[in-house]
Amino acid sequence: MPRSPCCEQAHANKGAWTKDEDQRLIHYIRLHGDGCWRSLPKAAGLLRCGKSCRLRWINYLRPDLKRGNFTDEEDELIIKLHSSLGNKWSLIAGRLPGRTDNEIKNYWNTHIKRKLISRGIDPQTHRPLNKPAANTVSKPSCIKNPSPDFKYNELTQFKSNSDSLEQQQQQQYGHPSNGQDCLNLELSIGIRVSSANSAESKPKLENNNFQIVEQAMVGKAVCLCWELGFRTSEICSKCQNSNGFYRYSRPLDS
DNA sequence: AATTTATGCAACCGCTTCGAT
DNA sequence: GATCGAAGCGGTTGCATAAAT
Repeated sequence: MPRSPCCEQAHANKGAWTKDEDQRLIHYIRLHGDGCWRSLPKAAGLLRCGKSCRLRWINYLRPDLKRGNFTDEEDELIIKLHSSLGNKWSLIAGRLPGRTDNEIKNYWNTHIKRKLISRGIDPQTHRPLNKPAANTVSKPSCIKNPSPDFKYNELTQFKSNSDSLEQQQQQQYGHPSNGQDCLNLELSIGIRVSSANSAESKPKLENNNFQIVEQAMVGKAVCLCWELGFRTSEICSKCQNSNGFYRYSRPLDS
C-alpha cells in the first residue's frame, strides 16, 4: 500500500518560505510554544505541512541559533565527534550549542570533507587515504559491540602492533596471503570464548551472571559462519570440527 | 556580456524510532 | 505484544548565487 502523504493539507505550500510565513510561525510559537507540529500549521494559519514548519523553526527561526561561520574550534570538534559518532548529525549538533544537525551536515559535506581530503584523510573512515580499509585487521573478538566512543585509532593500534601485513595475515589466517586468496568477506555469529583464568579481561558484573554463563560456555562455543572467499580446502579450516558443528561446503564448480 | 559550471544551503522525502493505546 | 500516529533523523534534491570560460 502506498504511503500516505505526510501533510494533511493536500495543497500545502512547498519551497522557500516567505517573510510573512516566517512571521506567522514565529508569532504562533512565541504565543503557544512549539510541539504538536501536525496541528500547528492550521492553528497558525499556515498552508504548510507540520514537518515543514518544524524544519523551518529548528533550522532557521529558532532564536538560540548561532548564525555565521564555523570557527576552527568548531571544525575540529565536528571532526573529532564525527570520528567517533559517524553521520549522527543530531548527536553531533547536540554538542555544538546554537548549531543544527542540518547546518552541520551541510558544512561537513561542503567544507570539512574537502579539508580532510586535502590533509590526506578519508572523511568517512578518518584513516589516511593511501591506506585502504581492506587491509585492516579484524577487530579482536572481545570488541563485539563498540560503544559510540570507540575510535578508529583503537583499531589502528592493533594494526600497528604487527610489523607487516604478512605477519598480520599469518596471525589471522594461519598463513600469509599469496595475493590470490585474499578475498574474505566473512560474517560470523558466535559466542565469546576465552580462557577461564583470564580474569582481568572480564567485565565486572555485580551479580557475576556473565562469569557463570561464560564458564558454562567454555569449550562449547557455537560458530555459525558464512564465508565468501577462495577456498583452500574442502571444509572450513577455522571451525570444521572445533565446536561440534560442521558447515556444508559445496564445491565451487558444482 | 553571455553562457556554463561549481558551490552552498534550505527544504523535501522517506524511513526509523518512540510513545500512546 | 501489536498497532498506529507523530516526531525525529539522515540522505538527497533543487535553487540561488558565485566563479570560470
